Amino acid sequence: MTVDHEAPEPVYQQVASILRERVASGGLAPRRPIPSESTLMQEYGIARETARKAVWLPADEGLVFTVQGRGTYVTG
Amino acid sequence: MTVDHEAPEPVYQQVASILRERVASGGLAPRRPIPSESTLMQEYGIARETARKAVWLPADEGLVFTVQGRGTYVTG
DNA sequence: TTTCATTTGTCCGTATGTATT
DNA sequence: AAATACATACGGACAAATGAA
Repeated sequence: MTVDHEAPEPVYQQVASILRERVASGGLAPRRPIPSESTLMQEYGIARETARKAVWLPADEGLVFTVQGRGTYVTG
Repeated sequence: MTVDHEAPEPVYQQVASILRERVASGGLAPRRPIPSESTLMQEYGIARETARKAVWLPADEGLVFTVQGRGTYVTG
């Protein structure tokens, strides 16, 4: 899964969808960390702000939760 | 307190006034942080640019002060 | 205990595009 | 034309929390 910077859908929404799928498919398992912001930046070639926004959406949905200094985890 | 996008007064001035009141009322206490830019954006449904302008005004008045990397605080 | 790397939190400056007034 | 405002996106810096060395 990659990102299309030319697509009408914002990049952070595209990445958010990818994260949702990675959780749904079990690629990212409950109680396990999702990729860090730095990793997301590298994996998808995006800025940190974009990576953070991409995580906010699944977080608002209760799919993941964030702990400062540790990371973001899939809700168990 | 909410924002009226139809009002003649610019939104950033409205939010600035709200912040002044939250300080005056003690809702935002001395030496305590005010909401972050992101939080203001969410709380009032405004853009970052607008949130930052809204903070400038109370800052210029000496009501709050900003520390990069930490946040903006009510003057003690 | 101190130090260090990692990660998230926040702020700063800038830029492009759109829309409204 | 200019100011206001939104949305998106980039890059950088400093701060705070965590955990490991």
